[in-house]
Amino acid sequence: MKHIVANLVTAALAEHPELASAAADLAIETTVERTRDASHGDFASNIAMRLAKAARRNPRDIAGDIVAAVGSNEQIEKVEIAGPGFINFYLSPSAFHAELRAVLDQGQAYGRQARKDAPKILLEFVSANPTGPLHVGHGRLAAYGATVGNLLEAAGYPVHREYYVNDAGRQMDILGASVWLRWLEASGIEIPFPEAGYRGDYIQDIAAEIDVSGLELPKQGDVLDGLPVQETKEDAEPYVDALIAKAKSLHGDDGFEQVRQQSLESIRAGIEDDLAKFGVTFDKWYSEQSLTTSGRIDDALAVLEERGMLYKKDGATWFPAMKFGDEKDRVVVRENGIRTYFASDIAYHFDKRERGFDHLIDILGADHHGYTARVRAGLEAMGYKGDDLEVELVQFVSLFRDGSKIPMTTRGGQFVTLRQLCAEVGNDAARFYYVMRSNDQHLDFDLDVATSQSNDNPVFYIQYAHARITRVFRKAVELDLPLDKKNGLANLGQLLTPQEKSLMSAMSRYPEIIELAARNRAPQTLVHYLRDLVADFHSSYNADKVLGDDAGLRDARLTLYAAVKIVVANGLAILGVSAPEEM
RNA sequence: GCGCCCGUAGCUCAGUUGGAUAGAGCACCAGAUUCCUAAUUUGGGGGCCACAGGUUCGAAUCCUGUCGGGCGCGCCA
Repeated sequence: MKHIVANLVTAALAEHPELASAAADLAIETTVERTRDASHGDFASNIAMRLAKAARRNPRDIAGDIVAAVGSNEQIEKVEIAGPGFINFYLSPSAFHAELRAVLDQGQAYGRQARKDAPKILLEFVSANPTGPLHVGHGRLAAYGATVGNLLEAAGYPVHREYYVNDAGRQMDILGASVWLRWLEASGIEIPFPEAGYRGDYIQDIAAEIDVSGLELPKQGDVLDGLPVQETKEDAEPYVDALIAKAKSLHGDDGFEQVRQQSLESIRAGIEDDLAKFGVTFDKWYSEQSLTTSGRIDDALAVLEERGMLYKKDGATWFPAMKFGDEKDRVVVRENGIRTYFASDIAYHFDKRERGFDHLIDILGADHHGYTARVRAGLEAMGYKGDDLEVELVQFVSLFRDGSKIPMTTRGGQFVTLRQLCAEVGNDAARFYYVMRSNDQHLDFDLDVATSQSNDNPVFYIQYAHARITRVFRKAVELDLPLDKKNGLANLGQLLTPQEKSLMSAMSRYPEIIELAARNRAPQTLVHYLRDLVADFHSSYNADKVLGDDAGLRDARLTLYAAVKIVVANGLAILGVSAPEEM
């Protein structure tokens, strides 16, 4: 709807070339805003004030010229100049009626923009290491990423969703060793479990389910033979490394690989399952191991080499990240010949661009903010723009129950899993609460509120509006007063109460909200909007009876509610929250 | 020490990228249903937008500094 006013302003400016040229580098869309206050009309433009300096004229005079040039228009009721030079636009009822009709005509497509060809966006999110089940912190990454993906798609962008599986490196060896030890343990062979190993119960489960055919059960003495002791904290890392080496020597690299691969695949599949149940799916699960087998790391390193972006020092190969604004240079190949995680990381982002994605969005936990500079540096060194990579950081989550914080440590395996959370509060509440706050705001997730079936709970508040409208339509049929849509559309002029006007206005904002929320990667904008929209609905519902005797008014109100229902359902769908017919 | 994020009502948080008198929920106080779902609604009190400067027609928003909180700063992943 905003474009109506923006177009009028553009047209008016065209009649004043000196103003138009001053405004040339201004996006008129951004000078037109919804008003905060109904007494200022429906839309306001601050363009006169923005142009005042360049045009060397009084803003109110400029506004006067623009208003005169706007003239009269059937979609505009009146235009006023207010305050220091605001131009306030009051839209005519017919403009709102036309928008209401658009909602009904477009249905699920309302608020969605036509598909654009570019930029092609690669959205990477969650990407938790496959060393254990997802916890509530990952849940926020999942909910946020999925919703941002939905918003971007609604805004018309092609979005490819990807999960980067860190299935290479030492952590995977530690995982394999942990499972291996639990297998031995279950077979009666007791070996001191490493402090640095994975201690969660799920490790035992994996040990019990994996295929160990072809692996010969070792003797306890052979395992213990030559193993260092684990007494102090400093012993932890050498001890676990010795265990990995021992497993490899007893079963061969292939034998250990058998345990390791099954372990990580079991966990990865569990993660995929948890996410799918949470309504979060990916187009691709991108394996870090595959970067090595496909030669992509070699390719990326070769590109850097060619461009003179590598140097040797202390036996290692370095990337001069400082040249590109990073704090320090980074090692890509260690002294021992093994590539660093950073090498895979730049190779992965290189590959993303090489696959034809124009804009890369990484959604990361707030503790990863240090990576942005170095990965951007890598992209730049390989000939791409650092700005091609956008990083959205998501702050941490604290769970509260009975008013106090639930302690969580990832190391000790003391954490609430995403699965447990969903079981307790349900998917709808979880998805909603995760994106209710700005991603750069620390999130306090109150389990008591999320589970309460009361007016404290904003999820139910919004869902209830949807159910309530559904109910009214059912009731209308029961009373033999079904909606006559044609009659409703013909009588929209009867929607005159302040509540109805406010509701129509709020509804017409929806496409602008989607656009804004997508641009800012800000799902909370949509959450707050839906709450406001639904508040207007409840208010209207409470003030005036719908199923009255006047058929024209009744059908008009039902028509309005039908449209509101569509908008609420569309908004909830983007959030990944269900729109129930009944509650 | 350096870097990133945050600081707005008693609590939890929005604030349309610089706009008009700073908003919402919860909590607190007082009302509304012979009627479509009261999981609803109407009204009220409550603020040095952490603090101090600066930029300009205009600042919660941008810049600088200070204070306070969170998180990073490996040839770990």
